[in-house]
Amino acid sequence: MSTSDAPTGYHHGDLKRALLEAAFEMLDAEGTDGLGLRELARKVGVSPAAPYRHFRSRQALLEAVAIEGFRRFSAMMEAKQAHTPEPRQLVAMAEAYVRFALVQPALFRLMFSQQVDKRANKALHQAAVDAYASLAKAAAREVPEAPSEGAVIAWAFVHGLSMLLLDDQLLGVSPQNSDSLIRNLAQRFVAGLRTGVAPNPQVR
Amino acid sequence: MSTSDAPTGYHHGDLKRALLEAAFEMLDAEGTDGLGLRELARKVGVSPAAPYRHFRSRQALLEAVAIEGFRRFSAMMEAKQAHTPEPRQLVAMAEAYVRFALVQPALFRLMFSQQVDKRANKALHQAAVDAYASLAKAAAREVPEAPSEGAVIAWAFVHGLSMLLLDDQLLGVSPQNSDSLIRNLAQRFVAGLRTGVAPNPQVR
DNA sequence: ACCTGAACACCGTTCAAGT
DNA sequence: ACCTGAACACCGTTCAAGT
Repeated sequence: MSTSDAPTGYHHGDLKRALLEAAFEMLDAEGTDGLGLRELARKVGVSPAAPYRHFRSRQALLEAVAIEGFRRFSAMMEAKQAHTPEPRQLVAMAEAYVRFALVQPALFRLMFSQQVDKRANKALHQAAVDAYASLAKAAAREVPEAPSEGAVIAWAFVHGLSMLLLDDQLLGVSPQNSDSLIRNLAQRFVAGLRTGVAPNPQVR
Repeated sequence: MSTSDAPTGYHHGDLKRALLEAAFEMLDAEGTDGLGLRELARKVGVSPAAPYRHFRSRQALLEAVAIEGFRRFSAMMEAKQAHTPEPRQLVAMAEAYVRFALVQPALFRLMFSQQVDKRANKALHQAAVDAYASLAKAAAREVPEAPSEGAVIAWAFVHGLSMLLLDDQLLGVSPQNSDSLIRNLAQRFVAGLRTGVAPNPQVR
């Protein structure tokens, strides 16, 4: 029973995939700092040196996790866009952005942390750029006179709101539950984006 | 010469202060992860166990640094407010917020990281709340119909912009230097805040 | 080709012991 | 009261050696 199905001497026949899966499981349980290569090897049932056959370093493993995180994030954002009628797209995507951060806090933090290096890792950089694209497009549509500025402002808002919520920084601000708080803020923000961001601001 | 001025057997007569000063020096040079208790002890010329006379743990030391960071941040923000005529206060403070993050990136990151625990450390929580107050007041003044929402939206924007800049996430977005980029975005954002955030948003 | 075992140079933290 | 020295239980990483 047990030995007949086992492909080789060890696990799944694919240690790299097994390590990544274990890393995702461990991430939100222990946080990024608790995600050690030794502990990961232990969990998968392999020696401390074995992961180095598949990842050059702990950082490389974290970057692989972050890339997969950005891909899931992009897929979620694009699905949200596809399932929402156009006038409400930006609000819906803003809410989805923040909710992703709240549902997978450690993964979200890792994706935007200095522990992964987007300058050195081209695949990671591309995954991050792709993740930005869908939100940016929806935001730019709301501010056709200044599309790139509108996109960055929208990104900054949703990213900042996510970070402040993750850091428990908004506890004293509102008694509402986070769902309605997020919706309320997103609607107000988008309304402001539509009406006021576009005109060229006075320099003084 | 050398022994006559030395107060006691060791440094300054105040190891706690010496450790904190060394921590601030090391922060932006090495980042928070490079800020180890042993290395700190080495730098100050003391045994690895000595810091534990003054800080219960490495985390406690980091929280002391974060508290001091929030105090400097608050002082800077209030000075900015005091030196700026009212109609331009919010834009000026938004710029100052982002610039603080860019000038002391590791300190700013530490202040808003999960490495310090605002739920467990009351002094830290208070320092963070105080830092929020001045920006929130200026933002609420711009949106009298919805002051708390306006304050949170403004905070989210400046915080998100800071984080995205620190993470090198905005590199491909604009060719401008960061000073004029920040100013441009802050002006547009505040214009939108003034004109569009206040009205009660429609639910659909 | 892929993994093990043992080692190296580190950590944070504790604790008896010194002054 | 404050600090040292030595130890404990960990890390990430390397490297010879096994199969």
